[in-house]
Amino acid sequence: MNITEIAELAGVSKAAVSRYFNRGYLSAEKRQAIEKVVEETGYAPNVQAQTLRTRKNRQIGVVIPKLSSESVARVVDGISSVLTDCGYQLMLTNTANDPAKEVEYLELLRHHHVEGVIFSASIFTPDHDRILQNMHLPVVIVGQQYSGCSCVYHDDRGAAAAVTGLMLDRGCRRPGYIGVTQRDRAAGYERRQGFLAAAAAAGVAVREEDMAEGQFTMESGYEKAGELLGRENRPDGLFCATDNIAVGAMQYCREHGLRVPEAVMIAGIGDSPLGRVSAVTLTSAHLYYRTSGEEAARLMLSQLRRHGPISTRSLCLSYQVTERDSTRRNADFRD
Amino acid sequence: MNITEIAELAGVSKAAVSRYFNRGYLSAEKRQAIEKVVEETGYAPNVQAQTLRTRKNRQIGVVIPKLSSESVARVVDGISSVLTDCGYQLMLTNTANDPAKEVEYLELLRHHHVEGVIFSASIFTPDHDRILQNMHLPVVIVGQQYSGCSCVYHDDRGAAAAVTGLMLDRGCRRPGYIGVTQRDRAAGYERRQGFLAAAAAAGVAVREEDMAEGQFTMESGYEKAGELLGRENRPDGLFCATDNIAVGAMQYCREHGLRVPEAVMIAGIGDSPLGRVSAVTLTSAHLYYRTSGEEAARLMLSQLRRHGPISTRSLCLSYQVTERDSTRRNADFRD
DNA sequence: CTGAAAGCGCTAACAG
DNA sequence: CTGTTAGCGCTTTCAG
Repeated sequence: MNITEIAELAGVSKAAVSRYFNRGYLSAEKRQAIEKVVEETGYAPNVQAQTLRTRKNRQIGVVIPKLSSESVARVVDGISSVLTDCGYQLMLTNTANDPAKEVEYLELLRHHHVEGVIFSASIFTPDHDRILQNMHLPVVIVGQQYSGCSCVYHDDRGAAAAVTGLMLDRGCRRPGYIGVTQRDRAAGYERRQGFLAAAAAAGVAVREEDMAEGQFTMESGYEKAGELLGRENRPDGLFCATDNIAVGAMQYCREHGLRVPEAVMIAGIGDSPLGRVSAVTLTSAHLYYRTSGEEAARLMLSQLRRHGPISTRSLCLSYQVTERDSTRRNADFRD
Repeated sequence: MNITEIAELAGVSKAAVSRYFNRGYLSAEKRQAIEKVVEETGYAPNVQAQTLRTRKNRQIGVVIPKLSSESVARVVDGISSVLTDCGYQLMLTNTANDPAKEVEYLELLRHHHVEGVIFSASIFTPDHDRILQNMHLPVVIVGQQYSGCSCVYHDDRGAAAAVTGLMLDRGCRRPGYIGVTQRDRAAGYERRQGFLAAAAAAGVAVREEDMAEGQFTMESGYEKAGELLGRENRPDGLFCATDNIAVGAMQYCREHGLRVPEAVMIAGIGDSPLGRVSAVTLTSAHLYYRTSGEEAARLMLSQLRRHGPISTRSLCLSYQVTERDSTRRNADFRD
């Protein structure tokens, strides 16, 4: 079933049928005749042929590090809700945390002639810079700040500082830190800086030995908590760069008889459901992941609609601290 | 940059370049000449044009009800890992739990000439039957059993019966049930049947008033637990169709002074991380979601490779019960 | 307002 | 083994 057959059935030319689908000039009669045939046959234009001609395919490429992550899933959910409402489809590529694949998929999406790419980034390498310069199509980075592309990111430093500040207010004297690689600018570097800034602001000197870096997992949180807390002389609070890490650290405390928050306060970032149901509920900062996906999609749409050169715009989303039991120690309220 | 330019640069014909990319006959010299030009220019064939010609686009459509769900995310992760390894891309459509959109997207994917569709289904309507008959391309259903298509599903009834049986063994005398609509054959109907079968097998009569149906959420679990447990005369155990529901029910118990498992046992299905960290850890049956995604992808690949008519094959995955604290009552061990 | 005609970039006979 | 050629289904000038 193609446009020629439809044209014949409706007794018009191919061009008329094309115009019917592309809001071109068309007399009411022809419009009706075509409509009738289209409905009878269930015909819809071949998307590939359209793309070949117009170089627009109503597809947006999405590059993510993994799907089975609370935060990423929320981001993609936000993206997909906005984009599909506007008639775009998502071409999803999953890099499984392999930076080399990120570059590969970016390239691949370009060859697929997607109209734009939304990239949930973690770490930028020179390879990334190179290809991002040469995409020649709208790119929106989500979750990280990156000059040269539009991006939507979170106030990671502010959130980390606020949560750490809360711990300090609640009487934490010696805060420790469990984070991720600082090559991850947002979750690694910025949150660490926020932690340090809050400590400094409170006049607390953080010891090098009270800080650790691991992976984004509960297991890693458990392990690093062991390293930090398994000594005579240990921190009485742990700020963790993610809720997953924090929940892992709580497991360690639970299994080793360290009461939370009395012996060790714990707090995280992300406001994951995990922290809301955990044995001791977790103080955390909510980051607007779903919103970040939606905003990234909107930024993409506005770029798609614009004519002329690609202009970049950036958006920093706020956070919302929620205190729960893991920092509610009954002493030393400063405020 | 197109095949003609490459051909000119390499001093060969378009056909030779095409053969270069499609493993056709080609002399070593020409192959080298082309390789050189391709590397210099970074050329890659236009995917749309290839598709238009071959009617194969190396894209697989994926229809899911939502992404921000532990189980669905795991399924999609499994699908994407297998498919991208074989050079396929995913075109992801998110129906936001709207059955009408499922039909719409199935249709849309057909027009996009994807090579196959993997459909994470929940409820089948006559509309579904109609379009599924007329897809004319390989379809794999994941999560539900459906005759007429290949599918990968779980032993929902067996898992529910096993978990319920465990509760009974641990001394539960009056089991209650919180589930979801039975129109969802797998999570609604089958798990309910499993629950009833286990009760019947143990000679326990389940009262109608001890059974409730809600949504797939913690909130719903909380609410329905209130309805079932907020009476004088109440069940001393709740089997929940999903871990989310179970965790919600646990919240209710915690907030209303009902000790788990002493006053009320609770168990679920899915083995979600939530249940592993919750205040009282949750007994549950692990379902192999990620595996189901992988297997669905493999089934798809085998159909894509086959010539001739589409043959359907089905696969039922097993489960694994894990007992945790929510059913560990210190009394009445029967075994 | 309408139709004819020229491709978009590629593949696959077909004839060497 | 290789080049020529005829489209895949559609959009978009360009003349009417």
